[in-house]
Amino acid sequence: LEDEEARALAAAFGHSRIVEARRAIVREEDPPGGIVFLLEGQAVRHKFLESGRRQILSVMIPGDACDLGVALLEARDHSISTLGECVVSQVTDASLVQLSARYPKVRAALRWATLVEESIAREWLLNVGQRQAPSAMAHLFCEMYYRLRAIGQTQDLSFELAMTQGELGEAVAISTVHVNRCLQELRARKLLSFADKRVTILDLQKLEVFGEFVRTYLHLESRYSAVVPAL
Amino acid sequence: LEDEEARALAAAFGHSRIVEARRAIVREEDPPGGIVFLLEGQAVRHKFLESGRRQILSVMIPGDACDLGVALLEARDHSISTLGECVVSQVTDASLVQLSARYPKVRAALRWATLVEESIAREWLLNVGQRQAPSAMAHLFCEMYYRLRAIGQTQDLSFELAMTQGELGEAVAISTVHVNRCLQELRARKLLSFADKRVTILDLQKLEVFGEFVRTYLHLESRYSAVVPAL
DNA sequence: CGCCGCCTTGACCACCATCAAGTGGAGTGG
DNA sequence: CCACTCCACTTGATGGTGGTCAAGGCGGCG
Repeated sequence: LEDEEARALAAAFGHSRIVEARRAIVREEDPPGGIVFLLEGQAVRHKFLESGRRQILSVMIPGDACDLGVALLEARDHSISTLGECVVSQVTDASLVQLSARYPKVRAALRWATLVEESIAREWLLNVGQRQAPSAMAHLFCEMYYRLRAIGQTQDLSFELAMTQGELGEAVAISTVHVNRCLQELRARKLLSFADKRVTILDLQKLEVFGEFVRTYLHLESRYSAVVPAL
Repeated sequence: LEDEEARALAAAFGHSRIVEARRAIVREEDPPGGIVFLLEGQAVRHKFLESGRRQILSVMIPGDACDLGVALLEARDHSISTLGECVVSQVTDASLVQLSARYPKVRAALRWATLVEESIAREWLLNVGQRQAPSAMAHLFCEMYYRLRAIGQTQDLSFELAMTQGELGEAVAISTVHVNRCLQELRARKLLSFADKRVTILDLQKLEVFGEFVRTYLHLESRYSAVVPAL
């Protein structure tokens, strides 16, 4: 995006508000309308089952948009909740439509963001369906590492991940107890350690191999990748 | 879409070609470029694991587009293969860009289609991660029933589904052997039967309850839903 | 006929869920 | 300052869902 476009987009943001930890940002039942951007903190998309269990569909980090497209779909199909405390900002549908009409590149960037989300969702399906629990967790950690690094939120091979072991389990579809055992295995293999909501990768290359992680699906090398996180 | 737009879109299709059963339409390694529409037959998106196992990400039916957005992403992250014999038609990126610029509604419709795909992908994650195998299969059958019904490819409560039991297993992430047992259970519960690539639903309501199926995620009631299948 | 792919069935076993109990730190109130 | 609670994490025991292996049946096709 050129300067002008970036400014126009920034101007479209309403005032930002703070959402406390572990609270809903948008609920499935909420009426569509208005798009929320996550400016600071971490959040998750999730869906509930009748049994009360839930599946975390993706982890959102600063720069991610909550609802690209709900306006078009006319109904939500999932909820979004914060992990830690977050700062979010709302953009009205109307101003987004205006922006898109005026700046095709803004539209392209938003579209690009949706497509990357979709790509990540597909990879999660592999993770949940095909990989063994320890590998799936390794894969998740790799993903978070690269995404957070892209927005400058890593320190060397370490980064903050505001999830409990229970939430990790909801992301890879295993029980809390098993998450704990998998973490111990990863630690024992000297791949990574996780404590106090902080991940420290001990051997990135081995971790990637173990999790069968190939980063192309994140599309970090695309020409748009530098754009959206800058939001 | 108005008549004019529909005609313009139809005109953009190159000549259609026939692809035999169980062949790749686009491979992950293929260079991006050109969008393929599925006109007849059924196909699947899928991704391979190093072990050779694969996960089916979604089932494609007539009217679905293969690659909305690869042009933007600049790299594919999955492959698409036919199930039975298919008829596909190619649209060049260039003519799609032209069309989108000229007819905003076409662009909106394509965007809508991507969003629905994403919604379906999210629901599959629930299916694979949280539901027991028999319920997950029930859910998949419900989804296919409603999607096929929307394009007029059902006969009462029965429809063709060109998948083997092995492929069903790759879709819900269970083994072929277990698929077989689940099908027997569904049959024993008098919910549905599947033979010769044909699904016959015996009790739709009970099947939906059993699979915890709620059809909102398919967004069939959206004002765009009548448009895209008409492609 | 014989091969091959798909379905079917049985036996066995592993991954992971569930249950249960216990640890330890953070926050609260007496 | 010390109970007390609460929550996340930890660990052990047990069992079930579903994987793997192996063999056999059945239909289609060269």
